[in-house]
Amino acid sequence: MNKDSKIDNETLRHSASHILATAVLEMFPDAKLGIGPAIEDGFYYDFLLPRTLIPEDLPLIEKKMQHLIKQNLKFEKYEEPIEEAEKFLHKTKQDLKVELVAGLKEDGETKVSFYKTGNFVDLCKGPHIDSTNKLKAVKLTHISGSYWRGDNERPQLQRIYGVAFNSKEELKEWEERMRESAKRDHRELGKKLDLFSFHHEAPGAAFWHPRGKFVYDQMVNFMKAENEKRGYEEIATPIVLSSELWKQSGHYENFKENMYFTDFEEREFAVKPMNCPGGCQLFAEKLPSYRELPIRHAEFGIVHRLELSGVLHGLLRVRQFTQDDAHIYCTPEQLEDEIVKIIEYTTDVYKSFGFENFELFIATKPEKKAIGDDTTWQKATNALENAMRKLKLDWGVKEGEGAFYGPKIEFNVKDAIGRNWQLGTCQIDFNLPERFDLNYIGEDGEKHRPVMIHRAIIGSFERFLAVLLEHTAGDLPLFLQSEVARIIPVASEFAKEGEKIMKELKSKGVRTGIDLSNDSLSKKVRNGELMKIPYLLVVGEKEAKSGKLTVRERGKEKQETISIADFIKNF
RNA sequence: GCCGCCGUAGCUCAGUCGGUAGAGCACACCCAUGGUAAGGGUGGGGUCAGCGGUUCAAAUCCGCUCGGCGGCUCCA
Repeated sequence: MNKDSKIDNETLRHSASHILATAVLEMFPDAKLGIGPAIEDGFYYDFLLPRTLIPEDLPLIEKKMQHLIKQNLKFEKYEEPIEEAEKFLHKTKQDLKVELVAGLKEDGETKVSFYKTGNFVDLCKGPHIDSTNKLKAVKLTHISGSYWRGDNERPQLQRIYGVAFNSKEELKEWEERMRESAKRDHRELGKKLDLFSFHHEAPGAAFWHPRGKFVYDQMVNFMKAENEKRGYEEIATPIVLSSELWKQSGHYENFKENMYFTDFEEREFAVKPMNCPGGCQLFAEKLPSYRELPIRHAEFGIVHRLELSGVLHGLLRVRQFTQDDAHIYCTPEQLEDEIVKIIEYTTDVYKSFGFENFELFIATKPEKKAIGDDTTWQKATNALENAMRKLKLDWGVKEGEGAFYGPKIEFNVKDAIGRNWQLGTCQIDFNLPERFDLNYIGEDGEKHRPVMIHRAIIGSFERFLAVLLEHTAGDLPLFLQSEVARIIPVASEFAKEGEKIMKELKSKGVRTGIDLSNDSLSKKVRNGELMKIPYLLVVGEKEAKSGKLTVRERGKEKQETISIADFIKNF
């Protein structure tokens, strides 16, 4: 397709939001307009409305939009001195826009631009399409609440979301993508594959079924083995620790609202929301020599965070989870090298789980809440950048999104259908070594402050499994399958033969199950496929006589007849 | 937490205008003994999320609580 003939998506989508606002104003002349930007795939517009929207309003508004679009309205731009603009917006009672202009004025703007489409006029920087006839594929998707200017102290507006594309075909593709995403929903797959469940009694905490627990343990085992190879030592610290510790670490002050507390004998304890303070206690017990550094302490710690009820989402956002946490204490000179190792380690692990594409971001010093001076921050940020350069990696920057105690690398993976997920993190910490007075003895015989790195590769095993399920659509890699092969006797008469084969495969380390139900062969194959069992082995007269296996591979209808020995070679 | 929507059998869902519940799958039993994505029959299974209210009568209307979903805010 000729690129020039296509309108830049952002322009198109932002223009669609103006039409949405026009339609909403037709329906509610007193509506106050918030903002209406373009977003991925579409746009939204925020409104303050005289009544609450109901889902049935959406098609009505969409119809009005289509009507406007058909009129081939022009987008006309004009500029005004900012004072004139204020007057106009006051007169039209667009209070929210008045606030926006006041902000622009404070920033020193003297002129602002408006766009006029039919009778609709909106304060807007643009750019826009020239005419509504370019809006060929627009669809409203959902309604939600949203805080004005993202501030939860302020009243909520009603936000209408929509999508817009250059062509009907692209809209169809988007709809197909949505269907594909829904099919891969890890919450559904978790239920269908009998991996985990959630119950009213423990919102935000998973119940692991045998098949799910197997996957979970395999992931943990994998990381344990890798840690061992890469010079980590594993530790474990208590789950419930005195509030004193959390006050010392700063978590009490920053995250008290999101912690679970319990009182005992007039002493307050908290369930740990993270592992580091406990880890620091352990490190502080002895005063290591610089010769011992770096010290790499890994901990598969179960942590609890009292997340707000509205943010819980399957395994992706939970209140109880296990991190593949590690804390590395090193000298400033070792920092860069350690970061290099962590990046390599992280990307190696992602590849092992079948994630081929990833993106890295450096999150820098937050504007508001941050400790430590700029020089220290810059040094740490440089160390992160240098490590990336050494590995010839590209990275993006997330300005101001670092932790309050230091900059970090965020690892994102791209899944099979192109969605991005944030998983691992590598954070430099200036805070805890100070607060816990961590030291090592340097070459000079003096105490020195170690640099502390927090790193999690998997992140949380819960979240990682969610992403892996969405990525693979449930076709988990063999090493995570609790049942790699399932024997399906053609009839009950062959159950004995099937059990014999199962025993043999099991003895060779192939995790094998058998379907002894009275279901028909077809039904048993269907069930095996639905459970995403990698290999289905049908056993009947043929197999009993020849001693061979008829193998049906997951997702493939074609079967293969091979000897047991050959089959075992797959593993 | 906030805005909106939702909660009916183990699962997926139907249930009109208020008149105390249905289907398919799953499960149990029986028949059938099958060659690669649902063989047939019979049967059991529900305080309609919970509590309160309105009503002669509530799955249905109202309120509260709990939980889920879509967003917002948050994410050490």
